Amino acid sequence: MEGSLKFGLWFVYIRWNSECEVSRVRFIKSEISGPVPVSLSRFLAGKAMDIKPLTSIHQHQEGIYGSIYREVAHIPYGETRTYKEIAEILGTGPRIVGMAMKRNLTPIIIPCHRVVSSHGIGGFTPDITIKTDLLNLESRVKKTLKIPAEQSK
DNA sequence: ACAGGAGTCAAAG
DNA sequence: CTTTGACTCCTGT
Repeated sequence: MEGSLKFGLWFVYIRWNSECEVSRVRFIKSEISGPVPVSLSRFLAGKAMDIKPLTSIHQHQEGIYGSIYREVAHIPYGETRTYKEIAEILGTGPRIVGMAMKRNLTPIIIPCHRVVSSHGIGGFTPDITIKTDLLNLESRVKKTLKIPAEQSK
């Protein structure tokens, strides 16, 4: 199944199967009509902090890339990690992490927007504004949608 | 075998 | 502040 959904100046295209496994997510300029998983539309509308039960094909991928995608998938909503941090956990180099993000076929499902550079935001394809928009959305939602007794750390 | 990347850090201009 | 170079580890040719 496939379809798209408006998000800011872009449309988010998604293709997935009956197992809720996502094989492609892409940011495009014009709409492609078709259904979109409810959890994705709720996520992008700021009404949910996860995209369960959706999973990405990348999560069962083997090799260093698969490890990177699994690690990135565990970054909590509203938080960020640097390329370096991910690299150190897995005993590889930061540039490999960047490369894995660039070749991520399922952004959002694998939250590559939560991986930033040590100095600043880092990169994003096709447009850096998508990354900033997603991060802004998450920090805003995290505050409003999750007020209860959480604190400490 | 070799070039290069959604990075990082230190040193120099 | 910006630029440059060395370093790193993996991928595509």
